Amino acid sequence: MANPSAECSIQQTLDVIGDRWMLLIIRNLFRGARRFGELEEDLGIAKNLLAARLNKLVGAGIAERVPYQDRPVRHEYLLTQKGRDLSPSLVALMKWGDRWCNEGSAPTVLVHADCGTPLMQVTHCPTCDDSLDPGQIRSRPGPGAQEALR
Amino acid sequence: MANPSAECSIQQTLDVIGDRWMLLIIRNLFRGARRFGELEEDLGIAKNLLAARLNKLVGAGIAERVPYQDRPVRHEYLLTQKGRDLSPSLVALMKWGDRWCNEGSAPTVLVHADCGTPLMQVTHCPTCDDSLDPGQIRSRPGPGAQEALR
DNA sequence: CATAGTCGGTTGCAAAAATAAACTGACTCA
DNA sequence: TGAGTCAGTTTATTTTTGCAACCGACTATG
Repeated sequence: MANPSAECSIQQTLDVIGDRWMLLIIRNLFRGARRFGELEEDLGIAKNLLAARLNKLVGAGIAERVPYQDRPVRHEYLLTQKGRDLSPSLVALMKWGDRWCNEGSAPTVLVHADCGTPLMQVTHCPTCDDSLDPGQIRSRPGPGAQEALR
Repeated sequence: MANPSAECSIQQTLDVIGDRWMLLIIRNLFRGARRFGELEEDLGIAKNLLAARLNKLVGAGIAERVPYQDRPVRHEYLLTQKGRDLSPSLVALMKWGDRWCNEGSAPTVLVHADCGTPLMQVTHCPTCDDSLDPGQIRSRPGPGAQEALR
């Protein structure tokens, strides 16, 4: 094994989406962007990088390439379930930015589609039926662990 | 403004901790690593990069450098509140990796320090008092927005 | 006392990645 | 016919990374 932390899911996640552009592209896909030019313009990313990243996203099964016209064939990019499942990560990163980069004033807020209420994200203990702060969280090796990770 | 998404908290967050190493370093600080050599060995990161990243973390107020000996002065690195507040982001990324990179078998699980129960992370609507999935989440400009971000 | 080892870096260099800009190919529209 | 659009690809330049060697202050060993 290359390094002692390779078994960690955080590491594996970052191997896939942990570069400078991936999460921003995914964020824009969440916001409804679908086309190459749309992503390019909004993100200000170089075309070659965007092409490479989109290929990686499709290869990883996070987005899918769907044709939206022929002559010439043009595709749009849609998040798969795997991609949509990154929502909590983006929400968490956004919340952190709201609090620590914008003094609590959120440039964008996430709301419940049904009722419009701004949402909260919480770590929850099903046994105690309570929400926790970081000091109450411990990590320990799970069923897939090869070695103690503390 | 350089690019249209600059106002977004996700962007600002990634500007600070969005490179290949930052979140891994922070993860190890969460796990109790404190010293330069400890981080270096566990992560397999080059010394110069680790030094640069730790300086950036300290500069950003995410970690603090605390002397643990004199002759010669040596420091250890501890997460600040700002750093500890990245916990939900790391949890969310870890959960995603558990599900999509390890077929649901978690190499590391997070448990409630008090009762040992594995934890859940949920997006919660305070009005409806219910947890939501991504399809029920919409983003809209908040109080700090300069422009419509959809 | 000399020598080796540890710890936490810094420096220099080659390789890899990001960026910017020009170019391509298949089409549409005037 | 000619310009424009869209989705890339290619090429050249700049920046970042990764690796290895070195450094300075000390400690431990013979």
